[in-house]
Amino acid sequence: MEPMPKRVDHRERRTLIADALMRVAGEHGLEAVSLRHVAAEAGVSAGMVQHYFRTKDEMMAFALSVVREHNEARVTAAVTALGVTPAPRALLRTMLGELLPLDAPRRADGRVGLAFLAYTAVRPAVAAALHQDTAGLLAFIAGQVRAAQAAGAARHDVDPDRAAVGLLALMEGLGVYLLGGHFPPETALAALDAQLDLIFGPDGPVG
Amino acid sequence: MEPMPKRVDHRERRTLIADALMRVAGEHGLEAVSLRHVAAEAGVSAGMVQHYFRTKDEMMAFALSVVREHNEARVTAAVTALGVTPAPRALLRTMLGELLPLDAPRRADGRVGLAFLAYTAVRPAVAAALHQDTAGLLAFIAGQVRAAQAAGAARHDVDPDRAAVGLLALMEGLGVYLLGGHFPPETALAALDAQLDLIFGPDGPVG
DNA sequence: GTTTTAGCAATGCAGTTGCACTGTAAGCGG
DNA sequence: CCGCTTACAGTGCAACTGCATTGCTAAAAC
Repeated sequence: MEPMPKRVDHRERRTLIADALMRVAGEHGLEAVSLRHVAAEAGVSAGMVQHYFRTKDEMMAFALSVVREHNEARVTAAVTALGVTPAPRALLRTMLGELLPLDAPRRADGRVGLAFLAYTAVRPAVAAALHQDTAGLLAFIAGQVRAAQAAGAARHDVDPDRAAVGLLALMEGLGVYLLGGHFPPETALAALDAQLDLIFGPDGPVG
Repeated sequence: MEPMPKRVDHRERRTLIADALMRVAGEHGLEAVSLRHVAAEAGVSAGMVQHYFRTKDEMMAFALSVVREHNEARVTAAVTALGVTPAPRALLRTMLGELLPLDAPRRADGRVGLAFLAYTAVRPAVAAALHQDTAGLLAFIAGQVRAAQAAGAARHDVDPDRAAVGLLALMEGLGVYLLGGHFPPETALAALDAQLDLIFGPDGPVG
């Protein structure tokens, strides 16, 4: 008795379209995103796009959610690959490094994310989900720092919450500069490692 | 014998228009910036805008340069207010703090800057000036850190160049999160101070 | 078998876009 | 006074925007 999608998988079509949207946004900027443009990129009719997204804002919001899911998937994949109970420093290094736009797909997502940041800066209504992400990340990072401190694997004169804000902001800023091409990936990674050194102490094996 | 601007000051008109553009971009986003929109905001005719900027991209580029000048002016003003040969830590704190979008005018500039960041991420040609700014800032910050180290006022186990990248990226990231409303100004300032603590040692008077 | 309904394409429409073009004042060198 | 250039204002236009609407096919529900 469900609403019963007749033949096609709604979610699949929507992500197909969202992928096209992200390709367009990645190459020509968010302002180049239009129904017809996205449709052409996806190789479908404009009418179909309208069928799956009743309004453009709905499409945008969905695309944003896709980016968030990408990030979440990337992080969990990289983190679980570390095995159980990894050292906090290694965990954070992996996680934050994974969030950096260092290769093509992550640059694409990063571009869209950046464009959406500017987008949501003017449409506060859409920003709620991003706020949640940030808050969650912040809490997680702070928790890791605290754990490291308890294990004697991090400097005790750092405030975990401030350090978390610093780490996350550093990552975001590095991402921005990377996307702008202001400096190369290795510079960003070096800065990230240097920052972890500052928090966890010189980079000996901390575990 | 100059080309002789007949009666009006070209630069003045252009900045007048650019200011209007920034007001529009700050309130409704960069995608809301159109010739007519900007003209209306500036209280002039659309034809006049076209007269002073032959193309929209030219107008955009000029607006970006205005933002950069704002930032430069702010920084030099705040820094010279510190007097001669201020302590590196205080200098950096003032400088980076001044670049953060903490009040209304700086938020406005920050919004435009963020939008332009996404803009230039797709139009690499316009990004050259921004690269220069970043490189200059980086060199300056690294120099300050080095000076502090030489004076024994900073930890010696930090690499000045990496620290400079970290500081600048932190500032940028904090700015992004502030603009997105992800956390309040005092959190950003606390994170900035904590970062300076990490580099210069606990926050006693360092001079 | 008939009636719904989802899936999709196509068209239409009012509004907006950047820009080219034209018109018209007004200052200025000759 | 006369050309020439500058400083605008206004109009026009082709392209494009988001979206509503219509039409048609085919599968699902009855």
